[in-house]
Amino acid sequence: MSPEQTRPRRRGRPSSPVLSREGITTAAIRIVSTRGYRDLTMASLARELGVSTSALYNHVSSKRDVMLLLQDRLNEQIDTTGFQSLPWDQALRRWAISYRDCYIRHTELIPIMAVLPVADAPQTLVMYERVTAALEDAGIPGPDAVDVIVGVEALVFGAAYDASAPADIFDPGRRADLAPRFGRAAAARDEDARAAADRAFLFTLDSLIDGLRRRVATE
Amino acid sequence: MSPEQTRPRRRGRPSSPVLSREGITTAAIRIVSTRGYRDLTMASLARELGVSTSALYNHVSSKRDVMLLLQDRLNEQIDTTGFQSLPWDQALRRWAISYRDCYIRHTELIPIMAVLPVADAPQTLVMYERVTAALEDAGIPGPDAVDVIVGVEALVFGAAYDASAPADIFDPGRRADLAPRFGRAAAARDEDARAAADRAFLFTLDSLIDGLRRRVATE
DNA sequence: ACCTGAACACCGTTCAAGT
DNA sequence: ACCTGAACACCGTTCAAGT
Repeated sequence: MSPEQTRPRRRGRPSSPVLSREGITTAAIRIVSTRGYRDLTMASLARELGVSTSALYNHVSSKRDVMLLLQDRLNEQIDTTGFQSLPWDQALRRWAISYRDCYIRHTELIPIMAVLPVADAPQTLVMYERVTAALEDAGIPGPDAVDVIVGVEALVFGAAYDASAPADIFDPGRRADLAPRFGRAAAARDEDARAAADRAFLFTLDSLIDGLRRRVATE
Repeated sequence: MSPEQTRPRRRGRPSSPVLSREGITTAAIRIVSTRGYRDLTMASLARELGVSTSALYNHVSSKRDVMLLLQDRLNEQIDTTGFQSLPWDQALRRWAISYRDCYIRHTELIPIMAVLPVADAPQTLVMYERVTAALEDAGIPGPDAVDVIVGVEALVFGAAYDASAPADIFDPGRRADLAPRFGRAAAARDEDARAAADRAFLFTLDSLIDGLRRRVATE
């Protein structure tokens, strides 16, 4: 109940700043999880924090900067624990599944994440270090390990989009005449679109890991 | 030199319309290839066509509609010829490479393409039909064939982003202390970032197709 | 039916002015 | 150093008015 405790005060300063990069990130996550990316604007972010929009620019350089903070915070929660206890192929599988789970709810970050220089994202860098170390320890040469990371990431991002697609994405509709066999094949898949997307992802991921295992073993 | 020939005239009409969906699509492609997606606005599109911005809305319902037309026109040029002459695995490889080549120059369309109901894109539907038919003829059950398409597409989209990334994407910069092994492994890769991206993609694609071939054979 | 010009409701970003 | 309020340069989209 003592207001002094809610925010640490520094000597000689009239008051602590209202805003911080951490606070902005937290507010951004709150908006995104409750209202979605469409409602994440610099104005809504400022309103959530009780300041004017221009105040944000004392702490972040742009909206892209906000998205970057958001993304690095998110990457912290991707599961890399498998690399400490499991064989590399099983660890890779667990990592990929967790990675995709995260980005299914944040597809708007994919165009940023996919081309982001890692130097700007410390948590992402930490994640890459863990994966690289585990793959190298398993006998995979470093450059190949990076290729594996790049390849699995590509699949993960694309599959995250697919899982976030509308349920009728493969329904040919009134143009069914253009694709009779595809139409039948798609209709014969899973009843639930999300379940179908999950199955296709796991099928592809397991096939890829199979292929990687063979290449690593025979080289 | 006869102005009547430049545009077919219909009887009883005062004049033919200036705009058409095809013409808008062509103009959009022209802008995108010369100046990039950043310069593709409804205003720039109208200027390119010599009309007012609001005139466009007599032919397209939104900018998203324009992006859709663009994307369907693009998918026409993806190489599916392999499916008529090569074994399914080699054909799939050629298709994936051509698919990625196309979207490397059009990453802005990926978020639309990846979640687009196929009913809105006839050329895309035709492409899917060709792939499905070839895979089914090779003995792969229809639903599995769709899973293969979905999986390869996911890899293609993610890899297209990767190839369009800046050259320094894997340079840890001043945070190299956070990821020493990853930093070394990344530096030991190809000198040219694009060449490295190509190599990683082919490595992953070939591993995936290896894995798919085994699964299809053993099931 | 199709086009124009003006207006609308937003965006992200900047900057002088305050404390 | 950090915040406010006003302004700026855009967006995509709508709509009454013209032919």
